[in-house]
Amino acid sequence: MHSKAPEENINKSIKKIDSYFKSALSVDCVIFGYDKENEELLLLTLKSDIPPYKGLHCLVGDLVQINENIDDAATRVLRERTGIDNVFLHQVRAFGDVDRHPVGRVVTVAYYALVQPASIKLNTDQPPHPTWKSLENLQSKPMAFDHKEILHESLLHIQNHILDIPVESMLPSHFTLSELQSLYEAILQKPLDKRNFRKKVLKLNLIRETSRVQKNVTHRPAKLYTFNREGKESVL
Amino acid sequence: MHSKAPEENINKSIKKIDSYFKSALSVDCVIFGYDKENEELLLLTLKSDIPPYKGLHCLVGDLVQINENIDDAATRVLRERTGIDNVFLHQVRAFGDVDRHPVGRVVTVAYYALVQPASIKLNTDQPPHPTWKSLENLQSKPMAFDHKEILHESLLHIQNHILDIPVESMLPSHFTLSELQSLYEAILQKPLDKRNFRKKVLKLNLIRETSRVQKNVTHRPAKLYTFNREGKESVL
DNA sequence: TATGTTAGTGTAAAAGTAACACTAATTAAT
DNA sequence: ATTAATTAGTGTTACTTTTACACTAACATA
Repeated sequence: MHSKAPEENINKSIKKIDSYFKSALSVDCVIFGYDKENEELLLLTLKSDIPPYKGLHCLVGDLVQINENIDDAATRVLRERTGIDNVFLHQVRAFGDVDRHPVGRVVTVAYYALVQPASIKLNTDQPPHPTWKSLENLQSKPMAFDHKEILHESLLHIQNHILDIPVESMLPSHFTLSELQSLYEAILQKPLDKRNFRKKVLKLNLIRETSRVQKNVTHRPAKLYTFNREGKESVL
Repeated sequence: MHSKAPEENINKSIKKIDSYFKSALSVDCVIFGYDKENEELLLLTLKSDIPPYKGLHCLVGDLVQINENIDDAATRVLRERTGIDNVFLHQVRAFGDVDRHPVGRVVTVAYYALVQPASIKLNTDQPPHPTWKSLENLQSKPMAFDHKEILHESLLHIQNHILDIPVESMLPSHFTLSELQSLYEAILQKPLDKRNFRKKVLKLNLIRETSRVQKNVTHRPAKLYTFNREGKESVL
């Protein structure tokens, strides 16, 4: 009788605690790339190996470690799973539906980043084999977990904050105004007026003309511009 | 001897589990109220009982349960700890610094809600004794955990989304334009031009004139307005 | 030198924002 | 009944921002 009371307590604790064990926290990275040639957005994807989603595309994600800030976790997970380093990840929000992950309770925090696929060396040769996919193509296909919702919300987020996000990280240091316009059009998924666009970005002091011009083009060469780091301190 | 082995096991389990227990997910609710009399925002606070923050003000928060959607958790925690029900909670974002909670690793997801303190019955008589505090007063004092940062980010969020948030839930169903203006001024923490404000809200179709007028005032009575539910579908 | 291709530019109308001061309606006090 | 106090309610003008729109310029190639 004496000993039973503490034991029961302990069992209760273990049960309670065990249930916490099944609850985990992850991060998922929505990595947008810009394909200059095809003037379209790309998304960095993995292939899920978790039933029932095996074989479907998924975002770059993994569990957060106990002694790791969630922002740092996103950076680490992205590096470990893809080889990408030195990109700025920005939080979108947490996604916490009970059944969002088939293995157990996993709440995830979504992050987005904007990068230049051409300047990034992916670890494509080793698992989990990250690959770039056309965003448009992806949108018509299913994805693992709730990753389609996360993708959709992230895209809405960057569209809504278009003037505050670091689009410069999707372009080389020097670019033409037409290239910049095409990038904005790819993000916003709508055409922009050429003259109005040029007036706007110059007025906003986002960019600055350089003395360089386009080379090896079969038409009038465009002036090259570069971003004014000063012009945009805050990323959101 | 016989009894010792299980005990050791149990201790071990507890220790292991204990470390998992130290990784937990919580929700914190930033409940903004509007005090019409003093034309200022209030914040619903509890008193922390966790060292080293014992006695400091904190947000309404608690752990998320294993089988509970995080949005639902916010609703439940708010109800259990304050008695408030039927308010719309909107996620701000996750806060996940390693040392944000002294007891262990607790990542939290912040939510905000906008309410009318006058129309809400708080469980002030029983722990944790929720109380309304002047936001302005609070801002000059320390708060428990990282709750000041959470509060600050939440306030910025509603300021930045002023046209998309359900401000109607901070006012009675019928109100004067001056009352509405004072509310906006309290949220934005800056004065607004009376004529421009009136033109704007009417143009946006947020509100609609009713046939009722103010009663028992010692000056020219104002017309009463009401929100157009139709006019504002999306919250954010 | 003609053709194809993209770069680069200005203006006018419309909509939105910002600044600003007086009259109207009521109650309370005399 | 008059006056004072208080808040409600209203319009215009200047300025800024947004939108719509079409032609010339510069280069490479055939």
